[in-house]
Amino acid sequence: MTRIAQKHGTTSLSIAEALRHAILRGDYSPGERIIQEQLSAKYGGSRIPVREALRTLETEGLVRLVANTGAWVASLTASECSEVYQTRERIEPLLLRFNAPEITHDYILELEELARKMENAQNVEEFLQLDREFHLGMYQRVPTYLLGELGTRLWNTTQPYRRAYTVLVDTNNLGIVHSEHHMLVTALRDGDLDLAEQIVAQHIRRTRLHLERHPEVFDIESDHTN
Amino acid sequence: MTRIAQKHGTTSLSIAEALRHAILRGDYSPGERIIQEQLSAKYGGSRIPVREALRTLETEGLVRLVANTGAWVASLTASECSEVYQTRERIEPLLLRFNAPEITHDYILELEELARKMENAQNVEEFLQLDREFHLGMYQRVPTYLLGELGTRLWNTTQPYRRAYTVLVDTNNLGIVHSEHHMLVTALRDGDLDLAEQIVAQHIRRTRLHLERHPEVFDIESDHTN
DNA sequence: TTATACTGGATTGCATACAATGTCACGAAA
DNA sequence: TTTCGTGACATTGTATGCAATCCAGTATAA
Repeated sequence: MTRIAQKHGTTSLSIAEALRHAILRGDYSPGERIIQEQLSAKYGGSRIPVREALRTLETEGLVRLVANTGAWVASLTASECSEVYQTRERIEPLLLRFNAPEITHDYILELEELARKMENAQNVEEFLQLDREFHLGMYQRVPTYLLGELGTRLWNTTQPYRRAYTVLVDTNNLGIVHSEHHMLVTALRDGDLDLAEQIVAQHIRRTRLHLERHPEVFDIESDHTN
Repeated sequence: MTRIAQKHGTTSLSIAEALRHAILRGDYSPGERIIQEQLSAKYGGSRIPVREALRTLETEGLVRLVANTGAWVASLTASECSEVYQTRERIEPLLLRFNAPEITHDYILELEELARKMENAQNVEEFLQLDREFHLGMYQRVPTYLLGELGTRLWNTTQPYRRAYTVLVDTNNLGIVHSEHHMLVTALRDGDLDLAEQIVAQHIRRTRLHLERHPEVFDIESDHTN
């Protein structure tokens, strides 16, 4: 048992953070059962802050809670994942538009650098990390009331499947993805916001269509009992 | 103190439901402080399920929690409200598209009836109730993974301001709003989904622009201490 | 064999109690 | 008057313990 929080009012927050990180990292697989007492033992604190953390993560779509029954790591069916992607297709262009004023020339250079690094990524985890930094980073230039959180949530819930899919196609065969990243950077440099919005939408749409052609990606769940 | 839940595992749920209803009904005004113990006394149960209910409502955007400090009924600034409306402008057309297969001829008749009743509404509360039934109803024909909840959440967080705005302009001067409702019904009857999507987006956009011209609507908050 | 009832153990839900933190009124100094 | 401490009180955060519920395995009957 590792005691994480020293100060009052931070136990549930740090448990939430640690568990979120573990899920996104892939330490838990979708559909896996979560036992409150195990988290208690692992991260410290009693079951009360654990319960609060689980509710927080349920908010974010990473955990599913059922009353009197328990908690599971969220898992998506193929059609649910498709729905999330269709939602992203509408939300992320708007998010880009909100952030556009703060996507400066300097930041565009950073994006370009990230796109380059992605092309040379040596393994899946490195690619995923850079991809996340590229996309979510450009959505967090400006503070928003809910759009930013929403974008992050949608991105997070689909993370396990993006990982499975990326493993499947291999990091080398992501030619179009890389092209789209560069096209997006160029559109931003040109200040062509309408084009940038379209490229983001296409980028997400293409990934969705690919995923829909690989339903086996959605069988990675450990046996969840429903 | 009214004891609500008899069965195990339902206390927090019923507190959440009661409080949500009270907030949407307007019993609490935006920015109002929420004391856990008062809810405990009012709805029954100890503070633990109250805390869980508050987290649930935070999820839904109805309550704002600050660690070690307390909870407030959510309130929006004019620009935050504008952001929510811009989000709705992108989400609700998609939601309509998802539900389209189950918007049958019979249901279109119901929508028409609702639109008619709205024109004859005698007071603000009746109009708001019908408006909610008209819009949210058509988004709940088909179960979705997150779009439905998201739509409801966006609708709920803007409820107090829609109320204030409706009071302001008076139910009689909603001519364009009523026209748009009828146009939407017609488009659905014609099976012209693209048009229906556009009308929904315009409908939301128009309301947003009106709201932006009435910043006084956002001063209804009781003094919240930040 | 299949379906159904039952029971013990595992797990969650909640009330109570106490500790930690924030708030606010009051008073002293500038 | 205004600003800055300082303390008591109000409120939130969490641990513990027990009750309610669920679940899996077994036994019984069709």
